[in-house]
Amino acid sequence: MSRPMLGAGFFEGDALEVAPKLLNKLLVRGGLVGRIVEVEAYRGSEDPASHAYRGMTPRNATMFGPAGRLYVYFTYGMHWCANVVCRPEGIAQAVLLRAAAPLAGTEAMQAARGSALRQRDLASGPARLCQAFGITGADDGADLVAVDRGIYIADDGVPPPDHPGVSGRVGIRDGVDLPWRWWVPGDENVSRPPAAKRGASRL
DNA sequence: CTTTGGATCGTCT
DNA sequence: GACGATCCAAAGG
Repeated sequence: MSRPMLGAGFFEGDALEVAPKLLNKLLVRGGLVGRIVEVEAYRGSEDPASHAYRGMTPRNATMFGPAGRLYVYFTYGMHWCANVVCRPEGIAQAVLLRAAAPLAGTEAMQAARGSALRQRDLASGPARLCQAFGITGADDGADLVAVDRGIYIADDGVPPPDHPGVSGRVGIRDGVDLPWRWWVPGDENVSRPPAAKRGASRL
């Protein structure tokens, strides 16, 4: 099976366009491989929920850099989260990687995640995904095209869903109504399944 | 299954 | 000094 690595062109574009394109792509680091099944778009100066809404700071500087870099930030005093930067230098937009389906290296992911876990909990959340792939602040600014820190994104031929799930973003205060979260319908690794509707527990 | 509260610290005001 | 782009364990139905 071939797994072409994605080039710089793939990552350049509005976050609203790049985010859903990343669904079903592969996140790769060494022997660790996961299929991206949930993402959110953050649109810098045009997005009150974005870390970059009020301009550049030391923390969010990577978001203002070139597309195809990884913006990694620390939050809640204990968690790392990873984003793919998707606009040219000077414009701060990025796509938060919220969940992945483990495909390879699952034993190492389990070890990295600690306590006994079901397969579907290994990377079902932005901080869990980083833990599973060993992504930390040391990886902030990593170049996904030059693969300077062993991390890249590949395409194994599985296209994004024709009709991805869409909702408001998770865990934010402002901009909650903007439908900028996408996921692969029916995938068990999605961090927060769509609000459980009465009598609609299955997909 | 759902809800609740605690952990824990870098960042920005 | 307040508050997170979160997670987990524990407790309740």
